[in-house]
Amino acid sequence: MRIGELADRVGTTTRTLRYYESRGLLPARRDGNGYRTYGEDDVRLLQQIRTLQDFGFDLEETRPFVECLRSGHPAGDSCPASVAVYRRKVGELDALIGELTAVRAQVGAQLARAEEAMAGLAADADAAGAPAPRCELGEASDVSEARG
Amino acid sequence: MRIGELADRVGTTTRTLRYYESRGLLPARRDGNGYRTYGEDDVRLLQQIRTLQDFGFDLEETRPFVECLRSGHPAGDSCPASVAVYRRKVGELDALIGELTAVRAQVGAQLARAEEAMAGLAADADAAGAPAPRCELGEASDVSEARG
DNA sequence: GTAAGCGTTGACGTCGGGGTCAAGGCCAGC
DNA sequence: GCTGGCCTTGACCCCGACGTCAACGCTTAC
Repeated sequence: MRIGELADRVGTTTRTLRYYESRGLLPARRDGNGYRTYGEDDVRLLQQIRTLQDFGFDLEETRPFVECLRSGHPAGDSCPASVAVYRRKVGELDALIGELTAVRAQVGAQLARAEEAMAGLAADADAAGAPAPRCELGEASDVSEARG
Repeated sequence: MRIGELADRVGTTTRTLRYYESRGLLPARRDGNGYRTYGEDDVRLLQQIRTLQDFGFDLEETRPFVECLRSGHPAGDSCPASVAVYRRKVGELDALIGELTAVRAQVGAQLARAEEAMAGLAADADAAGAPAPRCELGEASDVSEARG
């Protein structure tokens, strides 16, 4: 199989496959022309890579899985190095989710506070006749009228 | 105040301030030399920017807050455009946390499965005398011994 | 024979937020 | 007047995972 066919079969591009090869992740045999030649094994390697990429693994992190498959294992995660990557990834995900959750809470609190303050300002403006500083409110709602 | 002093006061670098200026986010007045000149207002603008950056806002997303402050509001989030950014960000964070949580569950499940399979293979090897394909196990634990 | 459609390598662009020179201007103190 | 420290602009460098040419070779169908 040549590069275009392999790319089609796993739903990626030839550029991507050449990039993987340049990283030493998916070396290809060459036929007489210098054309890259791939086998069915390579389909499985690539599927492994894409699956992990979809999980957010970066390319280097897929390497143990690929090497595990290439060394004859039925699954890419049958090797300790792969399992170690899983573990590290789970830890990173937990940490990241924790941070994002904390940030979410803070931004949510700021949002609530700002909404309340704006409601208060609007009421003040109603009562006193718009003493608050004016920003370009309304997000392009009535810019022409404001300009004219 | 000149650029170095401002950078020191908010804990950033002159390069960063020039970068912000190049993005139109923090324009500076110039004195006779061509040196950038800043006032106390700019300290507050910068603090607003850094706070939002710490929350993971990208530079463009801080722009409404900065313009809000510059238009005279006491807080950067007193304007509808800023509140809209808050809302969008909360939505993005919720979506991202959801995705990451799903990925975490999947990776966690794969990890558990792989660990169980490896335990099973180890038992098989114990029983039958290592018939499984060998990867370079051990993560540098006993490489010298394996090599010697 | 010639055009389409594959393949090859190499090089540069992308995105964000700056880091890190390089070459030179301005100003203060001694 | 000289040194040191600040300032100026401009330009290239970094990360990851490719996209997008450019310029060329091979193969196949007509």
